[in-house]
Amino acid sequence: MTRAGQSERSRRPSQIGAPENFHPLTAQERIWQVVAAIPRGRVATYGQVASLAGLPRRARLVGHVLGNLPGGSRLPWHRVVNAALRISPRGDDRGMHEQRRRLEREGVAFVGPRIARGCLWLDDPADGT
DNA sequence: CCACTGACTCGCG
DNA sequence: TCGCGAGCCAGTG
Repeated sequence: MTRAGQSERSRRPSQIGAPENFHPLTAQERIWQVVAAIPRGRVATYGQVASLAGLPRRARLVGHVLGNLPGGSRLPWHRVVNAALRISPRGDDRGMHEQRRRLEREGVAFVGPRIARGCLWLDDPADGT
C-alpha cells in the first residue's frame, strides 16, 4: 500500500497493537473470505465481492488479489466473474478456459459465453425481470 | 512523485 | 445486444 492512511488501516492488530477502529483482517484477507463464501455452483461479480469485503468501488483490486493467489491455494477464484456475467479475459486465454471448465464442472449454466443469471450468488433485483 | 497498466463498471449510441 | 469511452483506484517501475 502506498497510501499513508491505508497502510495503517490494513495492518493486523498484532502488528501495530491498535485496539480500536480498524479491521482485524487486511483488505486482501477480507477478499479471500468473501470469495471462499461463494457457494459451489454459483458465481459473484468482482464488484459484489469488493462491496461484501467492505471495499466498494474496488472491483479491480479483487481482480488483482485473485491474480496474486499463492500457488496451491484452494480458494474458488473461478466463481468470480465480471458484471457482464462473463469470464474476464486475461493476457492468457488459458486462464479463461480453465475457469469456464471449473464452473461447468460444478454445474454453472452458460448461455453462450455468458453465465445464466440464476447462477448469480446474490441476484441484483434492480436489473431485469 | 509521475506515468502506465489492469482478472472492473457504467453510461451512451 | 454490442462496442466504445470515461471514470476509478491500486500496483509497479
